Amino acid sequence: MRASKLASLPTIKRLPSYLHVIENAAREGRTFISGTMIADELELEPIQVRKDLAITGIVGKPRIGFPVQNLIEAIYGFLHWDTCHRAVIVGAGSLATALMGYPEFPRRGLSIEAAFDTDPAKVGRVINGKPVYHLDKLAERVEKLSASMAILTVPSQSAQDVAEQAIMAGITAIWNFTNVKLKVPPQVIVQKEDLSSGYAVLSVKIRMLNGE
Amino acid sequence: MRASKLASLPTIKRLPSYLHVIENAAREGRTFISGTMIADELELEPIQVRKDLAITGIVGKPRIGFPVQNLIEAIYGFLHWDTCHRAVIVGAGSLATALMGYPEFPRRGLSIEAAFDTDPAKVGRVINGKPVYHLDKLAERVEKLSASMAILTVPSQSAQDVAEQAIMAGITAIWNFTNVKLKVPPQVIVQKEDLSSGYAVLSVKIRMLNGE
DNA sequence: TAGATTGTTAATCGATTAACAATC
DNA sequence: TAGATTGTTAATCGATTAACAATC
Repeated sequence: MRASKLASLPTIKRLPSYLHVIENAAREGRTFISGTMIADELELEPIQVRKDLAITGIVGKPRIGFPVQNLIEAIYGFLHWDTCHRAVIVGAGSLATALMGYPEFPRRGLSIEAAFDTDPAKVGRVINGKPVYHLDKLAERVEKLSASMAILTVPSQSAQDVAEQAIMAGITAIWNFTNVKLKVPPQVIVQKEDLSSGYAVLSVKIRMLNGE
Repeated sequence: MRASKLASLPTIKRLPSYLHVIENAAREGRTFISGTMIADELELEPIQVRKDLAITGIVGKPRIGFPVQNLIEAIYGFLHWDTCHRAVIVGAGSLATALMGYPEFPRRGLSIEAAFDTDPAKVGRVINGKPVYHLDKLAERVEKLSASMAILTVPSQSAQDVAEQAIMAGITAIWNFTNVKLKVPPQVIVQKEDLSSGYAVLSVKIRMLNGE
C-alpha cells in the first residue's frame, strides 16, 4: 500500500510537470537529476521539489540527486499512470477530437476507446482511429469496452443528463469539461476541468500589470 | 483602484463558478441570492463563499443575500471581463477550433480574432468566422488587430519559438496550452493550462477509491 | 417578532519555506 | 577534501473555518 494520504492536492498537481522535466533528462541520457535542477527548470523552490518527490519514496544521493529511472517509475506508480484507464468520451466535437489526439494520454495510461454523440453527421465517423457511436449505444459499449471513465465534452444543457446515463452504464469516474457542477452519487469520482478559472487568473494578472 | 491584492489565487479561481450560478439565478428572475445558496449549489462552505464575495465590495443583506445584478457586474469588473481582450491563437488544430467555438469566451471579454499555423492545408481557411493565417504573418496581424494576448495550442517542440515570436510582435499575455514551461521576459504574463495535472488528480482519486 | 444570513474578528488547519546535520 | 544536495524537524505563512454580534 502506498502512502497516498500523505500527498496534498497541490503536490499531486505538480508531479506531472516534474515528470515532464525528468523524462526530458532521461531522453538526454542522464541517470541522475537533482531537485535543484528540476526547481530551476520550473521556477519553483528546491525545497518544494524535494518535499514533493519525497512522497514517491525514492531517496536521492546528496550532491548527485535522484535516480532518473526510479523516479519516473515511482511517479507513474504514484499517479496510477502505470495502469490502463479505459475511457469513453461523450460529445464528439472539436474538444473531443483534441483530447483523442493528445499523444501524451496513451503514454500516461489513458485510453479513449470510443466517442458518442447524438448528431447523425458525426455518428459512424472515425476520430483518430476510434469509432463515434450514437449516444443510445453508450451503455452497451461501455460494458463491452469495460470502460470505467467518461470524459464529458457535451454542451452544458446535456451534461447532467449524460453524466447520469454514464453512471447507469457503470462509469465510476467522470472527467468533466463542461461548466456544470454535476450531481452524482458519492462513490462516483468527478474531476472538473475549468477553462474559465484559468482565464480568470490570466485576466486579473493583466489588469494588475496594466496598473489598475 | 480595486483592492485586487486582497484576492488570493484560490478565490480568483472560484469566482467564475460563482458567476455561473449567479447568472443562472438572474436568468430565473431572482434579484437576490444568498451565499448559502451558492455554496449549496457548488458544494462549498457558505463562509468561504461569503469571504470570496467580499472582495467584490458588494454588501449583502442579512436574511436576503446579495443583489444579483450588482454582484454580476462586480465580478465582471473584478475579473477584468468587462474589458475586451483581443487575442490570437497559434496552432490551428482541433483544440484551437474548440477554443474559438467556446461560446462563453466572447461574453467574458475574450475575443479570438485570428488563428495562425504553418500547415498549408490550414492557412487560408476560416474557423468560426475567423481567418487562419500563415505564422509568417503573425507580427503584421498582431499589430493590425492590436491584439495583446496569444493563445498557444502548438506542438510542444515549437512552443518556446512561437512564444518568442509572439512577444516580438508585441504580445504581453500568453495562455499556454502546451506542456512546456515557457521562458519569457518578466513583464510578460503566462498562464499555463495543464490537462495532465487534472488527469493526475483524477487518476489518484481512482486509485484511492479502488482501495489501494 | 424570530431566525436566517451577513460581515468581522479570531482560531485552526495545512502548505510552503527555513534551518541544519548528514553525506556522497 | 570541500561543498552541493539530501531528508528531517521546526517555523512561517496564508487560506479555510469557526464564532458571534448585528440586522433585515
